[in-house]
Amino acid sequence: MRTSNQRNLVYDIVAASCNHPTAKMVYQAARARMPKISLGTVYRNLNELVEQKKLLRLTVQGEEDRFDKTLTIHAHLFCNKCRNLFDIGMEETTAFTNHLEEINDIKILSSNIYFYGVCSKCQNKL
Amino acid sequence: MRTSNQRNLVYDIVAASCNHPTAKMVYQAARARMPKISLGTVYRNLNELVEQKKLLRLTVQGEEDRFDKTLTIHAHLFCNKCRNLFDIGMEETTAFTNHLEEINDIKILSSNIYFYGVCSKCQNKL
DNA sequence: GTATAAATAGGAATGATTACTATTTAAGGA
DNA sequence: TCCTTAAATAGTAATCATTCCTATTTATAC
Repeated sequence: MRTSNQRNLVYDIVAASCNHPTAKMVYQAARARMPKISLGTVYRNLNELVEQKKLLRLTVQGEEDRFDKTLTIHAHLFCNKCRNLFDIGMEETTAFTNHLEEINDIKILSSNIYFYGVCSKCQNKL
Repeated sequence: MRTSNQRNLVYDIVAASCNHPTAKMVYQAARARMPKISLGTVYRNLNELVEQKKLLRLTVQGEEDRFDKTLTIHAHLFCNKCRNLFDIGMEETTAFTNHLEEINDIKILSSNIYFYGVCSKCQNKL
């Protein structure tokens, strides 16, 4: 695996992002700094970074996939009102996972956990 | 909403299935009993049944969507070896969800919880 | 510097799902 | 039982995220 400016840029954009960008959001941010980068290159590099376990890929129902710099096991909340995706359960999810592994005699390698609902901010606006 | 033989058939196939069929698997099973049914009709009826909360739609990363007759909150294990999708955490997931709601001050309306790993059967084959 | 294999840009292809439309059908009266 | 009519269907076309393809460019080791 050689280094490339495009791959570094793609990684930096996801790592610097405080939300969970889609491939297209990464592409748009990347073009601001490297106008000739192609969407295929963004997809390829996102996939390679996921394969190298430097990013996580999130699959949200009915939405484009998103990418996450946080590698530890955790859950997500997709807010129906503001349509943002939040990290939640940073500590609790590991315990939940370990418990499920034990009682079901299974091996869990990765997870994709998301909840639909209303985030704290939107809930308190009402 | 009128009744239709096609919709009843689609529901019966998912309800009778012990795994979590994809739309295409439902289509194939349906054609065995109603050869002229179309794939679009299967998709439309699956979506209507989900909207009526008679089925759940499952989105597994990199796979076609699947459909689930079990409506209570629970989690899933996608086995990397046999590629089957199993229900797990039938009791534990509700407690986990309630706990997350409390500590994060959020409202959870529905969930999609997937683990990727190795099921009990495949693990014990080694 | 040169060689060469990896990476890229740009566009074509894929495949699950949805949209469209002419035809069929369920269901409530007359 | 026969109409009426709006919902549902079959079959096909369209959509759209993502991947694939290929000629060209580029990083890196010698």
